[in-house]
Amino acid sequence: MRFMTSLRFIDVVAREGSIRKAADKLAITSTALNRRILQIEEEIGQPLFERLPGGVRLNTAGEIFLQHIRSQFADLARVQSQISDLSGIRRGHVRIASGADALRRFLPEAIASYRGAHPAVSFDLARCYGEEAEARLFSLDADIALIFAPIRAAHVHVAATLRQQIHCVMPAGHRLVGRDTIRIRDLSGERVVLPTAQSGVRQLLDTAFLRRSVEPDVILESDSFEFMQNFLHFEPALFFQIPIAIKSGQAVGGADAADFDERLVSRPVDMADVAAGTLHICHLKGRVLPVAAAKFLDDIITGLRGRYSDEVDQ
Amino acid sequence: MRFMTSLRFIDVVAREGSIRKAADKLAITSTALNRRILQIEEEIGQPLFERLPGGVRLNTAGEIFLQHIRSQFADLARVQSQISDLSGIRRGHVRIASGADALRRFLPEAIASYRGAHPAVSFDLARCYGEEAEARLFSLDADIALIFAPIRAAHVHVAATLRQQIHCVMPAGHRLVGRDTIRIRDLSGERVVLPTAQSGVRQLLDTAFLRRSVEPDVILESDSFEFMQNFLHFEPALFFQIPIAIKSGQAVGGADAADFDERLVSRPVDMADVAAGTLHICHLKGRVLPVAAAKFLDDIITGLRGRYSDEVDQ
DNA sequence: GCTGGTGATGCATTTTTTGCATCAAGAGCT
DNA sequence: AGCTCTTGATGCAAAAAATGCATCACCAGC
Repeated sequence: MRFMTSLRFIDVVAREGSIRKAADKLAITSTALNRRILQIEEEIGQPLFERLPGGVRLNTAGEIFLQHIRSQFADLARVQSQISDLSGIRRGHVRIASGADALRRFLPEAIASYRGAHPAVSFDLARCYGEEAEARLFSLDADIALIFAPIRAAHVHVAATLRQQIHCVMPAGHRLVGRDTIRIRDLSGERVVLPTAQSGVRQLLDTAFLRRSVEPDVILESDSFEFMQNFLHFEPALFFQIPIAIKSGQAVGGADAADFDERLVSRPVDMADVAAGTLHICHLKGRVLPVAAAKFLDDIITGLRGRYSDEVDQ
Repeated sequence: MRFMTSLRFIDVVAREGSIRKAADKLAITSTALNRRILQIEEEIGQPLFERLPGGVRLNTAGEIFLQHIRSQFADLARVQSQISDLSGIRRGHVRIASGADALRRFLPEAIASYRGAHPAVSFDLARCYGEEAEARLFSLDADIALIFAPIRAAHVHVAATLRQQIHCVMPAGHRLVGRDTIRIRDLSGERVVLPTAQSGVRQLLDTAFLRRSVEPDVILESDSFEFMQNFLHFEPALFFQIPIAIKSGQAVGGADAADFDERLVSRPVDMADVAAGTLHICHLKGRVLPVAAAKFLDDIITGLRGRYSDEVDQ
């Protein structure tokens, strides 16, 4: 899009915080870039950047304008996919910001299934925590966010929620395998592997440990569920997940649905100890999503409603 | 805005229906304009116009894209006034599409009052009927519409409504001046002056005449209330208005509030005969209005609520 | 078949954009 | 203080893009 280059340049400069760095990234000279920015500032009638000795930074006007630019780009993408839609095939690109939970099982299946129906749609998946996901929606770097944590920002619209009870995952031979549900007091002194403090699962667990005055033996913290799961093959310990991260959509199992790894077993943590968390499926409030993204959002919500009818809201 | 010229050109070509005519209007050669359009079509990847022997016409893709262009322009205007707001004075431009009723008394007063507080805000007022006003909102040629008629289009958001009973206006010496309210049967055989069929007032009256089987002596039809009012000075007749068109905001009178012209008197038509109509104050659904327009909208609704508390909704 | 309108296109010209070299200014370090 | 390194800004020449003229091909109405 030739007519939007100057605007794209502003976006890059804002992200890089420096005209020269942005120029490198854009493969043009800093001179050209500098002049484009000066020109736009002149057209707006006010400077958009503060000039600092170490680079540039958006001023208030610049922030307002950048937000406008980003919304223009997002809207242009929507329009383009809408126009492509006219010629039959659904083209498009869906950008998702997701926590680590949803991208284990749920999103790969959902995306593959969607692409089965619409092979011309491509996807972009960024793994991030709650606040960052919200920021990505706001900066229009993501169309849809799946967040297993409370929603803070007012400008996020929650299209659906899914209540998820925390499950405890253990090696097949563990002494707790016999229980139907795991109580927090069972974990006292047990070796556990916990997700990072930013994770929604961790926050629920921390609250529970504190409330029941239980101190497990935390031998490892990680932000990678895959790593933690593999670790359990070498040292027996417990770790924690929500169903959406371990159950396949096809094989809807019972409480024992540890179809993610035959050597591991999962048991729900008793609801009296740990409250169920909520997975939020959201997009930016007031934004018109591109066709592909809107359809995908619709599909996953319909899919979830079919699979977990009781726990899906809105 | 240099970076939007090509897009503005597309808008003009679409409105003119011809590249050459648009080029004349834009004071450039048809060559240059033609090539800009070809270039954008190439960038989009699909033609936006059908080439007809007598000119060009938007195809479906073009209509989608034009809508995008217009929303970009509207949003850019909003952003610019928002940026201007940062430097203290509220600059801006408010574009209103209004029926003939509201622009008689209400809008001049409202706009003057607003400009008293914000002298840097300019206004644009287009007089038009219901459907055209809705079209203007949709094509983003208007920010706010005041329509005394039912709203048809789904994409219009009604910010407030004002119920208005039809009043009968007559020369001071008319035989009906004695009545508190005018009944439709009183009008049988009376000389009346009616607004055009497109007008909301006329539609309500037509329904009433039909229902009560009354046939007044229609001596004149006009789309100009001013003309009809002045006509009454030369030939005694009745004409019809809603309060907002005749009462001043400052002087809140009683049933007799004919402060619009001392030689004329107005009396409400009995509600049993003619239902009250509704003035709709609306803007395009989902659109973020420019600060100036949003503030003005807010002001007039607050003003109406203070003056006609009972009849204002939403 | 002519006329008057349309959009498309090759080529020379004008305008705009870009890149190089350089300047001035501020931060961090010795 | 003085040095260095980085930043954005600017003058001038080269490259690139947009423009205008003349012209073509096309279609409708007469």
